[in-house]
Amino acid sequence: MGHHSCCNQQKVKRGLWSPEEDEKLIRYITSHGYGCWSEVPEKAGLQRCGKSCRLRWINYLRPDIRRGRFTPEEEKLIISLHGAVGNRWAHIASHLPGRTDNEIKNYWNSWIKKKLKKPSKSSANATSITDHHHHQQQHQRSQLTNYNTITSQQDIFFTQDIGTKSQVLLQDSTLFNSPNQLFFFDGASLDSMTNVIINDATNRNATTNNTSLFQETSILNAEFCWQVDQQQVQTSSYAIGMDSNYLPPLIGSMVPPMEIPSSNNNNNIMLEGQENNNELNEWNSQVDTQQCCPSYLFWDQENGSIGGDHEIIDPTTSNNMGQILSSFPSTL
DNA sequence: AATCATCTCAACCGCGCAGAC
DNA sequence: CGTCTGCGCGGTTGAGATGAT
Repeated sequence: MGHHSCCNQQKVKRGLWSPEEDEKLIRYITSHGYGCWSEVPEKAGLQRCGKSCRLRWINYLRPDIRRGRFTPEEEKLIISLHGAVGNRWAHIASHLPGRTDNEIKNYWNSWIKKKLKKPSKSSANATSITDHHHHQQQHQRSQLTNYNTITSQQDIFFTQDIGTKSQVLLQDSTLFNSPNQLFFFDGASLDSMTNVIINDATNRNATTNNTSLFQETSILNAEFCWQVDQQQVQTSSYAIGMDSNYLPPLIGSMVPPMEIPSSNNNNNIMLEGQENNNELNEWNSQVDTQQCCPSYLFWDQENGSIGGDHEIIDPTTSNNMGQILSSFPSTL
């Protein structure tokens, strides 16, 4: 197959984008949007095909792109999701705000995959893999004064991202028995979480443990007390607009790593017919000890505390609201 | 300093899917 | 129905950067 139809219509430039081209594309899309990619090059004055423009925008020029190294949290989530869905990079990327499928794919191929090929050295490698994050983590730890140690299984669940949560849910429906806790998720995250579960139920022949996926899905609806507090959710999830200068403050909102008992390693996902899962889980279990990111907070109604019995942070005060809101995932 | 090997990542390629006709 | 078109995704490539010798 040759070039796409849009590329055949005219002589198109290929290869690296120049700053001038970037500027043209940004200027056009920010003022007109990108309704039809095939029309973008002509209207933007670019000698590129629509696909190239789309790729450039999605993978590089989008204002909400998050650049820089992957954090241990992201690594962990990528590994977990890859273990669950395989090379569905777009699906994995949908759970990593600001990251593109291309970036994740590159990262996997150049970094994680390579490390997984050396299981005998996994211990040393697991350490080296996150070495480049340690300075940042230590810096963050020193800066944070309200660091709550997370110890319970339920707490660990809430330090995981949506995709991971879903997997945990599939494995352990007993996580949410406490009626005293209200969970704050934004609508997109809740949808995402539900979708993961439903998709997994659709895509996988195997059910997990002793309960059916339908039962577990019903748990989502009935047993969980999803407290979609309109005021808090709306102010927290989408308060940040699409400012061209805006970069999602994920790094800034990262909470320092914490120790997690290996016995509570709920990220280990075993699916039938998947290669490298043993290696994945082996490595994953070691990465687990590095950190966790409480992208989502829960509010213990009875104790009035974030994360259960720990230090009280009242979300209703303006000073603390910023801290709490910063822990919500940024959304695309 | 020069050369070679390896790595990173932006970009392209090719395929499949969905919608319009 | 079949065909065409555009879009999105995963796989792959290759130029530049970096490290090793």
